[in-house]
Amino acid sequence: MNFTPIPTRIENLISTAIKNAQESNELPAVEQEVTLPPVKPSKIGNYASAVAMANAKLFRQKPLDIAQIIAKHLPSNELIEKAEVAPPGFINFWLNPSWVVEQINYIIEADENVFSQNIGQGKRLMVEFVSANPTGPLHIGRSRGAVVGDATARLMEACGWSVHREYYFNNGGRQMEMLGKSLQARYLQALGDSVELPEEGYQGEYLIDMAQKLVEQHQDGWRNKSWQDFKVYAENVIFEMIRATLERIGVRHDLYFNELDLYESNAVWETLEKLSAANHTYKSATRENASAEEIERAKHKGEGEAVWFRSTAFGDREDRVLVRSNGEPTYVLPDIAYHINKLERGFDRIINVLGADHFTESQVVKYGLTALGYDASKVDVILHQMVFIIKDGQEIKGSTRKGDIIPLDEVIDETGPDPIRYFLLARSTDNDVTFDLDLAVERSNENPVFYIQNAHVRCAGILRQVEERGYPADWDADADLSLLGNEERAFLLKILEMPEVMVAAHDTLSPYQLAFYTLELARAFHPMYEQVRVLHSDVPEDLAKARLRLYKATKLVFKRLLTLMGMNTPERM
RNA sequence: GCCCCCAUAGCUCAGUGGAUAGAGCGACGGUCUUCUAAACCGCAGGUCGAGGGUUCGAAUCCUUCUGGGGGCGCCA
Repeated sequence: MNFTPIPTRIENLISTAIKNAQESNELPAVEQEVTLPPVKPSKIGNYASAVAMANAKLFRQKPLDIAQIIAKHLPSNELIEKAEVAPPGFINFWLNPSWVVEQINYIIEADENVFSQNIGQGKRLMVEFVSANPTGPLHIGRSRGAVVGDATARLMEACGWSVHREYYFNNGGRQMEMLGKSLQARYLQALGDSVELPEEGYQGEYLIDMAQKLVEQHQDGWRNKSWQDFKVYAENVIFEMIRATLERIGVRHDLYFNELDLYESNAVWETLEKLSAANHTYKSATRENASAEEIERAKHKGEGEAVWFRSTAFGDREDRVLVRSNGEPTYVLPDIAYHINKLERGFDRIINVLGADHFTESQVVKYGLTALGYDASKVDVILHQMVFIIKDGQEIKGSTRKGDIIPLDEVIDETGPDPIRYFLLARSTDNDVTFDLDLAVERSNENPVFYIQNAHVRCAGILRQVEERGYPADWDADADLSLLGNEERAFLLKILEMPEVMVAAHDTLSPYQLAFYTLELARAFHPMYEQVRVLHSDVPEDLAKARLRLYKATKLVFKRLLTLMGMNTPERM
């Protein structure tokens, strides 16, 4: 099955044409590499290339002449019907209609693997995403990472990578200590003791509920338990909450990697030793080149000697603390150890999906890997901006450390999983997302989720009607696809853009492009659907068969897209 | 102060150096005896935040500035 994007096919033809032209001396042989600007959809033909303009200087000829020469030397092929030159030097391509309609058969043959690419060539890719601290229920801000990460994983699989999904379970560190102490306080409060929640403790109601359950189960039997016991308990309960929430939006991980394992295996301290042995660390109360002000502040706070990573040697803005003066590592050290672990597990590539507030952290990890001789370029990071929720016109920002979180579960209760999957994916990760709860449940063409799924439903409706009216399953097998008219072919051309969208989304790690494309496809679909009937007295049987085949292919394509986004594919509304 | 991101139609947003910058919504006007109208058709709408630069060609690349968001902890 060959689903090479059409622009790539045309670029290959152009390359060959240029070589042919050079062999016949109509274009000069050149030392430098010919630049091939991307072939793009065109208003005039189906696709267009600006290759002649891009290489005018190189070939020392007028773009218009170069374009003519290239067009003349295009090798014979089944894809292109004709190529015409337009000023100032564009080459416009018209696709061969019989090639175009024939793709319907390939799509149906490919079924759920339709438009799969083989860019990854089976190489191993880890996508790490969500990785929320198990300190509270998953909230809407974190869910963007879940949606983007999962869609990325699905996209990369469709592009030929062998994908492993991982959740870094951050159960070490000070935040977890705070969680344990917070639950302990809530438990004692539930017993009637006058205990204050620790400063910077977790204020969410879920800990009050959890404490209440502990009292119901054990009465005052936990009064003398340590905060560590409360931590382990809270961690397990909360983790199960997070896992269940993710399941509700169709997100699953292959492995939950425990941060604590990095301590138990000694990986954290080995990483420190390696960094120190390579002379990338130093002990000091303040970082090297600290300002007088900083030194004064450290003195004032009575800071002891910490272990610092000289990350500035690798381009960092300032050195980072690896081990606090109390002997406990900061998050930086286990993070580096974790990424070493990832690379040593043999992954060819690693993608981390993080909130933009983790930008510095992701940089420092890379500096650490570089310092120890690992190939940091194997690690890519998708940083996403924040999620805002609008409910009844009011905008609320989620934050775990304050009380004003919006649990993802509550949003799922309200909208179901699909609007969350779509709206949180369908923006460039560089931009904030505003998730409008009112729009998410709206049943109209303003709501892209319903609009897109309705396209799938309409296809399903046709297939169902065909079955109900007693036509045999292979009724359309011998359909003459050349009967399809302009509207069908125009829509089919839009379908055939999907491979190039997948490749672009893959190359730029931008799964949101799939969401955009799907909406565009739906917008092309519905107008055609109005015009292009299958089971209607005015439609001759031969044409009905051909159209049915197109709708079969269309349904598969929408199903593929919805599945890539982790959305449901309803048969009926 | 330093770092990252953003600024495109009234609104929400696409647009990884190419042709006259695109969609949807909203506004206005139409369409249901046909596979579900949760739909469709028509019409209107622009100083691409501002200035400078690179280029045959810039919304796109470089630079300065303005305005927003985020990050700058011995938290993660």
